[in-house]
Amino acid sequence: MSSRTTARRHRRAPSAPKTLDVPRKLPRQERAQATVEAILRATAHILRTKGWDECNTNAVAKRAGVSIGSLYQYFPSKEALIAALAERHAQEGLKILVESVAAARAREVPLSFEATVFHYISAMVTLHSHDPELHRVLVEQVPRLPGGQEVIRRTSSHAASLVRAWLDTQREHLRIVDLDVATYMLVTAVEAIQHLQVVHRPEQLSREVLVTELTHLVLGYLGVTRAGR
Amino acid sequence: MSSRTTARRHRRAPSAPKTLDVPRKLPRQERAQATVEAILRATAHILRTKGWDECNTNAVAKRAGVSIGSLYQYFPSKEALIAALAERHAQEGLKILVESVAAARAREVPLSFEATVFHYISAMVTLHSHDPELHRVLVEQVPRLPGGQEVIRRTSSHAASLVRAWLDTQREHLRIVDLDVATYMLVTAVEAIQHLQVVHRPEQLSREVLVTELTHLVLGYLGVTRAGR
Amino acid sequence: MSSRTTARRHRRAPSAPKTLDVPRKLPRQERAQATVEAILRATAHILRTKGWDECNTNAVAKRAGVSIGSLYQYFPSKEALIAALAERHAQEGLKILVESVAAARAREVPLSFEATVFHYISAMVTLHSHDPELHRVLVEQVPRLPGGQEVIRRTSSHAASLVRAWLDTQREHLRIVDLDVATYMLVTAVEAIQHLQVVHRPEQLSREVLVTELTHLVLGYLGVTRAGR
Amino acid sequence: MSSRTTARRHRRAPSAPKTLDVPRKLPRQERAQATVEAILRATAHILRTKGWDECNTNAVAKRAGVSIGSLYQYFPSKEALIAALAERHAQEGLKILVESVAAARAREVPLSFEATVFHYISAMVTLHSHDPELHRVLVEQVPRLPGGQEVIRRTSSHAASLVRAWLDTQREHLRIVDLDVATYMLVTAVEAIQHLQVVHRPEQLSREVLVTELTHLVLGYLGVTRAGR
DNA sequence: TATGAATGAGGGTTCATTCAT
DNA sequence: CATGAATGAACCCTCATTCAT
Repeated sequence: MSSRTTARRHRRAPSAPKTLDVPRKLPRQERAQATVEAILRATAHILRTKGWDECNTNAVAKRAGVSIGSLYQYFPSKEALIAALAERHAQEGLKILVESVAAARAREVPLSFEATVFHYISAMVTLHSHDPELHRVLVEQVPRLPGGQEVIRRTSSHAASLVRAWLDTQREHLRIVDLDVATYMLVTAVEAIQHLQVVHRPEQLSREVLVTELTHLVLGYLGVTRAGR
Repeated sequence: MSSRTTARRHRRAPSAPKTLDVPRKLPRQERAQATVEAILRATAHILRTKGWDECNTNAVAKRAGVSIGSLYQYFPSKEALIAALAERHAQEGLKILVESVAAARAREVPLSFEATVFHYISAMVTLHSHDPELHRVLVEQVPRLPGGQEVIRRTSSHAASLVRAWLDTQREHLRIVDLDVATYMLVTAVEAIQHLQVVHRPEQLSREVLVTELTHLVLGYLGVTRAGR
Repeated sequence: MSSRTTARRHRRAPSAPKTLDVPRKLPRQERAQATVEAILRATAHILRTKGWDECNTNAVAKRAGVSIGSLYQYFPSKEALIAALAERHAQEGLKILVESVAAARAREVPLSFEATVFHYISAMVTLHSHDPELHRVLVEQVPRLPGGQEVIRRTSSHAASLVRAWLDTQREHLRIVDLDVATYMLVTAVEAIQHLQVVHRPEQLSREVLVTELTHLVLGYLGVTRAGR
Repeated sequence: MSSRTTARRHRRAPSAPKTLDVPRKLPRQERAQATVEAILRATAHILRTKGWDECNTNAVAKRAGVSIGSLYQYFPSKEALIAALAERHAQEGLKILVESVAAARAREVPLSFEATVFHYISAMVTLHSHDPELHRVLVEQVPRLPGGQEVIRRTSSHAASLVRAWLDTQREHLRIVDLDVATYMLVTAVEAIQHLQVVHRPEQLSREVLVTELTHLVLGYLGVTRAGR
């Protein structure tokens, strides 16, 4: 009574293999840009405040102040809409990281190894304290979207490459480890702790304590000797 | 298999208190027990193989080989059904942990601190390698269920109390830390890394490496001196 | 996609034309009598307190403390169950009326015409103030049952015949009217006012005022001269 | 006529405030107006011919020639749909009454008291002979709808106020009575007799006889002296 | 006979998506 | 291009009724 295929079906007759990236139509005019912007904002708002289940395209269009027809003019499906939002969210996050790295490099007096870790961890925590509800919803639900895994993978590997590159320059301070594994462990641990942080919402852990402890975690894992504490 | 007189049905009723706890009716006969079992198994199967979105009550009933009516005889709502499965899954997990702790304590020659950590981490990894797909779906979606947070909180605090109690006996080996915070960090880190492990499915990380690295992570965080490595 | 016949279908293959009167099986033993009694009581209770829509056979059986199977042993269908209750309710009502008539006739000093009307109206009001909720539900819903009209018709004509017979003996006090029409008007008016009384539940109309006004209504309609009022 | 991508639907949502008042969306285009009209007409038709139990939203949509989705675009629930129909039916009825009152007042030679009563009763009977089946169903079932009592109360009090106002101007012709009580008795009696008229469908009572007898009933109750008959 | 587990047609409602205007 | 009315497959859940034990 139902097709048991892998759960995704096409919308149009025999055409496009449905990727989630590009909007159906590149908005060239300002008006269109504003519309797209309004739709994405509305989507974010609803995901944030009402959650995944309440986030339907009609509600998004209404909140965005555009017609449902216009929404579909710019996003070929609900999934594409959310994927676009996820993409943008990921880019914003990456930007914070990249800027943090740039800031560290730009210092006249270079930071110590420990201070650098602290610096990066701070950036990560800042990153996640920005719109945590939206972040939570996206992290939980995007993997299920067709192509969602891809968005995540792309983002993580970008972040990982930054970390990996930096670790490479710091080999001398580390106990000998496989840098790829170490990178994976660090990126995952920091990311995941923050994720659960948002899910569980434990009030008892202040930002300061969190940053400190994550720094310990990372330094301890990398085998840096911590003198006098 | 039937054709019955029907007259009026289905009024909306004042929409019962909707809690997720008790099954609507306790199965007293063997047959009923088997039905409940079949339903839970079917739910797990579908969540595992088709995912959350495809897991609807009709599909569950069909796969369980029972009528939709039977499903609702034992579970007052779809949410209650999934919550029951989550509860059971959580209990199974806790059991593995508790047994692991008991095994460690029962040894004639006590394990070293490091070996104990290794022992526990192994148990955790074992735990998560059992039905990882189901675990992933539940971890991601149960929080959204009404009362889902509660199930999670109960389970986590049980697990945390085990860890916390053990840490308490090992104070001498640790750098001085707030044990509550340390417990949170450890439980979260280990849990979360495994979670992402399942989400990302990175094939490159073998079970052995994972256990080793997690042990490093934990020992490093706790500040244990690792001699000769 | 659906059969547009007159809304009733049979339960069994090509058998019984479904009348609502007799229980499937005449209860000869005490135990059976008690069961039937419990079921009817439970039905009445649920209709009274939860209303028509909440009154389903499973709930009735549970409240009656018998299995659903037993319910169907004594009542071939939900409709038959309710019809039986309606029948019993009607009989109880008729009994009150009949007793009221007997009481009036048994008096040594006969009541005046006016007093007799007052006497009967009082009986009617008493009748309706007994279990008004159940009465309301039955009056509203029974007509829709197959055969429900019949129950009502039978009861009404019985009541009407009592009124009609009495009017016949009182011809001299009445303006000349068609006694059949008059009977219909009176029975209907008194019945209906009480019905709406229960539906609207206007608190402002006390039993005394109601009896008085209904008496006026009847006397006025029958054309009895009311001296000095 | 379509086959669309579907993914996840239908979560239970916190089950909105459920009031019966406003249509979910005001139809702004002509087409929408026509749709609403068709839906209401279809509802009336089905209630009239098939009765309350057969009146389900799918049947209504089908008969209206619109999709079930369209129905829910304009009526948030089945109950709201029926309430809307009831409201409209009530308004139509009130309109007839108001016009009848206006017609009586507009006469150059005012009607006598008796003639006025006759005039009004005629209007009432006319009112009820218009779509009596629909009227019956609504009167019986609307009270059970959430908010249904309110619709009824509003309508009745409007009608009552018309009667009450008129009685007030005719005090001299009446035996002294509490006008509020009298109003209630009259409105109820007339309404209720007609109601039972529809329920019982006694063929023997022609419209003329009914009007005459109701007039007697009212005049008798109000204590008007009827000379020469 | 009594029990209660099982059945499944039926019905209310949602929401992604289309398309005529 | 924008609009928003319309669509309908899909889904959750109820309850009258049956039948194996």
